[in-house]
Amino acid sequence: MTTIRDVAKHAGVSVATVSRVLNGNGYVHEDTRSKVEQAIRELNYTPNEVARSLYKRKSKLIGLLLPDIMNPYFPQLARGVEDEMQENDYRLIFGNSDESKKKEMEYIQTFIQNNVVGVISSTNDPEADMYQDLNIPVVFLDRTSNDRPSVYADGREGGRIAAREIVRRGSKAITLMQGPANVRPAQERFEGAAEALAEQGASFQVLKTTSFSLSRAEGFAQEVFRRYPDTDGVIASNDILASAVLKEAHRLGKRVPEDVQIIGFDDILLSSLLYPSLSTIHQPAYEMGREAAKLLIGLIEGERMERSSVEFSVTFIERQTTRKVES
Amino acid sequence: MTTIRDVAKHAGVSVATVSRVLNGNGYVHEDTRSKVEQAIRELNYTPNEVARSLYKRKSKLIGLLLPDIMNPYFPQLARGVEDEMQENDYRLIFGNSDESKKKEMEYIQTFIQNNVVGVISSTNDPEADMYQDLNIPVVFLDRTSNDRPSVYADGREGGRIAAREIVRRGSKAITLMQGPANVRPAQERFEGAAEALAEQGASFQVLKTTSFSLSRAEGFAQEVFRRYPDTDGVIASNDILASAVLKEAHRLGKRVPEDVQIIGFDDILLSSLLYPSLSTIHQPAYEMGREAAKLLIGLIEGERMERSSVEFSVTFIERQTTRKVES
DNA sequence: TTGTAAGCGTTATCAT
DNA sequence: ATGATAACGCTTACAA
Repeated sequence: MTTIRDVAKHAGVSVATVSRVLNGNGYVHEDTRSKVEQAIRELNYTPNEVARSLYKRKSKLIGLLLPDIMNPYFPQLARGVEDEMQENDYRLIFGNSDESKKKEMEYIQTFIQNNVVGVISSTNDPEADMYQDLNIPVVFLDRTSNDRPSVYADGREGGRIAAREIVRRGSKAITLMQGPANVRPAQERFEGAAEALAEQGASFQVLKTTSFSLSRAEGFAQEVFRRYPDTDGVIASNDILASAVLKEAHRLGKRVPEDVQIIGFDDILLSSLLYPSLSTIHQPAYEMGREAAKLLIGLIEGERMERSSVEFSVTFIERQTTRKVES
Repeated sequence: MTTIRDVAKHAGVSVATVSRVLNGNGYVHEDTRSKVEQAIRELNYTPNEVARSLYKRKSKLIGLLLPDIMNPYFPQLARGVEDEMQENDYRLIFGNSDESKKKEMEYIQTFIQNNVVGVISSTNDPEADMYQDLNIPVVFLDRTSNDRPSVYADGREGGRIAAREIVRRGSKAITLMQGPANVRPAQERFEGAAEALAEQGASFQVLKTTSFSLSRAEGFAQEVFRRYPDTDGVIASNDILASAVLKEAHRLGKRVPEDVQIIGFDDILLSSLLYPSLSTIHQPAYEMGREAAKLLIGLIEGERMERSSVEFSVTFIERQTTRKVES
């Protein structure tokens, strides 16, 4: 391993000088600079980030905590974060929390131990002590906090839109699937939809679901039609659930969208590939990830941020699981 | 920030003693130990991993390099790696390479700068200098190397199976989609399938594709039926492409599997949610990720590994895009 | 059984 | 404009 001392020796200068050219601060004569730069090139030297991190008490590392990267919605967030960070020379330490507070704490702990300079987290409890006590910037992604920076989509409005669109297209017996109680965005969607449905005087029932996993999804989908056989419209809490419902509708010989309309949430890759393709509420996940990263970087680098949270609006993507209607 | 000195002071011992109880080496009196442990608890101390890493010249960090986490196949690998690492107290620095050598090199570079103790990489060029010159263990995941540890699925055999199954089920004019030329697993699948098709004297044409991205996939799917209108069987190079083909078949009013059979590759979540659900060659991605992590940990911790590479076998998942046949 | 001190590779302060 | 050197928080000889 080649160190700054090797470079100094090779260039015939002190380590201090090498450090100066490396960091571009302090005075250094042009000739000296080029000698040093040449030595760096010849020895193929790159500074040890760990030593830097130790001295400065800050690294170029960011902690990223997501519930489950296997859930198709999160890779887009992750990639958005990663791309923005990469472009700004930050690296990611990544963990899955499974929506579990314990795992979250363990990760936050190790983030700190590794001198990360900021964290991005999709937590259900942004007010938890572990975040309040953190003395580095945190940005909540896909989650809302009242008093801390967050980047999220307007789930409540998404729910309202879904409700309006399905009613407008003629569903009379709507089943509204309510996502896991502890997952905040899922609850907001639900509340928005329930509100709007009620406002419009639509008749609907609620089916509680407790998980977004595929295996469970199929069970919930069956339950929809078993418990509410006359259902002619389903608002699912995400696209996975919606897909499962669509599949179940097929299995039961129901025509979509003629007999049953279905609206999902998220607009993951899958949705456009289904047949019929899934009408859904789109969230700009990749962009949200990027924005969270931007925000965090701003916070880290001490810029005064004009806004500390950003809410993305969602849009209805009309595909084939809803009926056509005059606009 | 509380350091080992604070703990030492609080417990009335030297830092060396604290270090000893922390690491469980050297002699330390039982009474002293409990004093120290109490101090640790009272101060809520956790050791600074950066300082450790600097001194020992090794961290508890692993570099994970994947082509693109938004491609639905990779999250499963990533999660497998993560779970195994997490259980063994290793953390992941994660990056996307987009199959680009330049990005790969940049990441490997920063991995080294951060003292990672091992790397897991899905590269198309395991023999590249950047890997050969690395003096920490590397495991190639989803990719093969002759002389270095790797964890991969038997893509060639997968291609053969796909070919046999589709022929056996009666397709006579098969279009074989060849994945991006620089992506090794894609080429192996292709070669396996082409071989087996030839052996069986089946008639087939090849359509080259250059990307796995969704937007491109739809174009390639259209090309299949435009260029080879009499196609009655498609072997796609992955499930995304297969889904696009399925969708296009729908659009053209072709019945699946009666008019066209389709076989995909990977068995991602999506596949079982499609309608008809997609017959595909399953790779145990999550398990592969775990296995790669296990292997790497063994290498890092200096165990003599009984086998340094593991090949997973693939299986045909018969769903609804292929016809039923007597077994 | 415990403590002192050197050293890991940097950066930054202070001389010169 | 450059060089010595202390310091960052830890581990580990070595001494006591």
